[in-house]
Amino acid sequence: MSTEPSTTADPHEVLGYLLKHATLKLTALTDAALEQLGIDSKDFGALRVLAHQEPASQLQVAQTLGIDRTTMVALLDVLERKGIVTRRPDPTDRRRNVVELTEQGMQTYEAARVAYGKAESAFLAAISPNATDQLRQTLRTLLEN
Amino acid sequence: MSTEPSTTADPHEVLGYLLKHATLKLTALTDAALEQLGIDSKDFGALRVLAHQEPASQLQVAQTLGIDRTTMVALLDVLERKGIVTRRPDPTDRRRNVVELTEQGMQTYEAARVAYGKAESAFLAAISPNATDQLRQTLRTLLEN
DNA sequence: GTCTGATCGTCAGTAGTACTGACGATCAGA
DNA sequence: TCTGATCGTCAGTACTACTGACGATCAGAC
Repeated sequence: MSTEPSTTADPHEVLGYLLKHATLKLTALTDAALEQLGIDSKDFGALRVLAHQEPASQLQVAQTLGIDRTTMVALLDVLERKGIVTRRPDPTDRRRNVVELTEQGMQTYEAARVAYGKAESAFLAAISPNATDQLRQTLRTLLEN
Repeated sequence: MSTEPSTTADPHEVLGYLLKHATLKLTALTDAALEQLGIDSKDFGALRVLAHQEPASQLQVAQTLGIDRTTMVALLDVLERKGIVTRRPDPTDRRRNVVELTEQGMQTYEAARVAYGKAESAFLAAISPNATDQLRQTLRTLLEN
């Protein structure tokens, strides 16, 4: 029985199922919470990066988020059209765009931070703060390899 | 500071990021492990259900997996074309299709079970068996709500 | 200074995923 | 027998995120 972990009949025991559906559920909750601000959880990820490590190039933000740089283009297009971020050429390297939050963008981020926090707390309500920390730590370890 | 959980600068602390990328990593590992068998982790999920609760209708399988019944059609089309499953009308309710593993399908499932188990073990190698159980339990609780 | 290869942002095209809405066939209850 | 609901199917759609190619720009070798 060298394959114990995957022999159970209940698909809800399979790690892949659990991880995928936990992701879907959390995303649905946070998207709903952020909707009134005109952004979703994906946008919020970018705002978070920009709020804490600006000025950053598009590529830096994309790499931090783990998405492709071509995907970043469309994401920023939307945020720029909404007046949340600005793009301007980096004077020290004109291949790059410096991406920054606007004044309105910072206000949106602050409101989004509260909304996101509430949604995440609601998602985690069923488990203890201790289990939450443990979950974060475990996932971080699994990703570091 | 009622929003503590989401105020950290590092996006890798955000639960959404951690869950999403853990899912992606595990899926990549298991897809690679199953590739030689001609199936992916999504197919394996269906096989697992069929192996343990047949005979089942397409809808039952879809609901167990948490996917739409229209998505199930295409998934089974592929598996049927590969000779892994068969569909036939349920004699007791001819709206339904009874879906079963073929002999070859059972052999594929057994091989897939081993391959999947190895990939999942590799994914979990960095954490203790105890932490693995804890992770499963936590995710299950979060999904039950 | 000039060349060469690499980098960045952009865009068109593409592939994968999973949905909505509609349909015919079938079932169950009034 | 009728009526509303269910199941599988299919076309169409929306979304996501990729690959590949392009021009502009940079950095290092010479």
